[in-house]
Amino acid sequence: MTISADAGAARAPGRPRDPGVAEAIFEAVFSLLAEGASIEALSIEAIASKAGVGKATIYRRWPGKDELIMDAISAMKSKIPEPKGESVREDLLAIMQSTAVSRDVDRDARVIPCIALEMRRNPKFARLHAEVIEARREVSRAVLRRGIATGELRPDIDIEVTLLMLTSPMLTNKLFGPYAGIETTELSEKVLDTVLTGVAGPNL
Amino acid sequence: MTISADAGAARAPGRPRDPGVAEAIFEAVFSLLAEGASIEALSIEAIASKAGVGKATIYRRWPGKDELIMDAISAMKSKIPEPKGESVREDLLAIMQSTAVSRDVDRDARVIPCIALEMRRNPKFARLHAEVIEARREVSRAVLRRGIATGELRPDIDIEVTLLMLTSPMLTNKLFGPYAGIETTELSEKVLDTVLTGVAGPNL
DNA sequence: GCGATACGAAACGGTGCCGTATCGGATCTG
DNA sequence: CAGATCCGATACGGCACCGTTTCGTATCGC
Repeated sequence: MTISADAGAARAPGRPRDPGVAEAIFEAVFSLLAEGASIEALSIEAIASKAGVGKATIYRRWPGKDELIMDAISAMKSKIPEPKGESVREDLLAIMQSTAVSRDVDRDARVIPCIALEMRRNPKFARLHAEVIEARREVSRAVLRRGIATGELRPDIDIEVTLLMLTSPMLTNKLFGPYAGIETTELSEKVLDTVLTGVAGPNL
Repeated sequence: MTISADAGAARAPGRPRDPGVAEAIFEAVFSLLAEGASIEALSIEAIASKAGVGKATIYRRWPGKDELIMDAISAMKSKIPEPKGESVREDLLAIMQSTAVSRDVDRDARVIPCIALEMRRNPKFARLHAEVIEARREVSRAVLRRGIATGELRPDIDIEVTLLMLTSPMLTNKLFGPYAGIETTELSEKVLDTVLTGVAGPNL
């Protein structure tokens, strides 16, 4: 989506674009979203101001707010870890804890619900959701299926429900909480073990 | 927060307020939020228009947008079901499925994330969160503690984590999904049973 | 009927953001 | 050097919403 010079082509005349500017703009977007603004309520002027950049500089790179934000979100796609394949528990934990993206896990977690909300309002973001989020989910799905095959998981489990249970507590904790001050890293391990072994006692 | 005539006092002179108007306004708020708007982006004009009401009618009842929306959300507080106390599973399921509030469970579920987002941006809503949401959570906590006492649950479980696991999948499913078309009623039962018994197979 | 209040609709000036244009200065190529 | 482009800053007309006010009508107690 970004308008950039072709890598191999002849150097464009004139002053080249400062690559730090785009980064500062993305940073401003994430920062504003993490502060609680919704995508709908974001303004180009606020982004420009936060980034210490002129509005024209933004409009030179993107046609409008939606394109800018979609670009920013695409840029925060995290590398999905390749499951090692030794242990289902180990692989799932690695995926759950790799929600880490750039530097600030916490901030990214705040941004995700903004995407979800905007998705419902603006169809353009549905595609983005599929690419960024659903791709991660598919990796987890594969691990769950492998677990069933190896007998590490029961064969009658509902993969979609299990997937939801493995991901949503951390999301909700970031969105509403943190409830009771539970950290994401600690929480994800506890959630995983609970999903695996359950909480039932002898009298149930 | 609503300015209403004292119930027992002498009748105020002039034309009485149409009680249907406030309801239509609340309905408009929920409707707009469910359509994907954020609280931040809601406008009085849009609410008035959707409710088929003049702006003056809204400003006659509430001083501003925040007060109106907080009133609307307070009005959607659901009666928390009293646990029967016979079976932990039964009580938890009743609570999980009673997220129902007025008529439209689906719509209410879409509204909750809006509150969460606004909570971070606007401290006024934090109090509301405590009253509406945390009250529900406390009921569930009590059931979990009882389950530990009766041996229906293991004594070493983390109540906060378990609570999060029992509530967040339904929330996330409404927010992002529905993933794989899972219905809330069906999902909540599957989640509960998974939390209780786990997904581990013989080889784990 | 009369005074009081509520209702929907419309208009008001003020404000913030829109997207565009322009400016002076900086930074590149040739 | 000249020409091109990028940069931050600022200003522009247009628009949507703000919160208030005014209007004509409707509905109450007296």
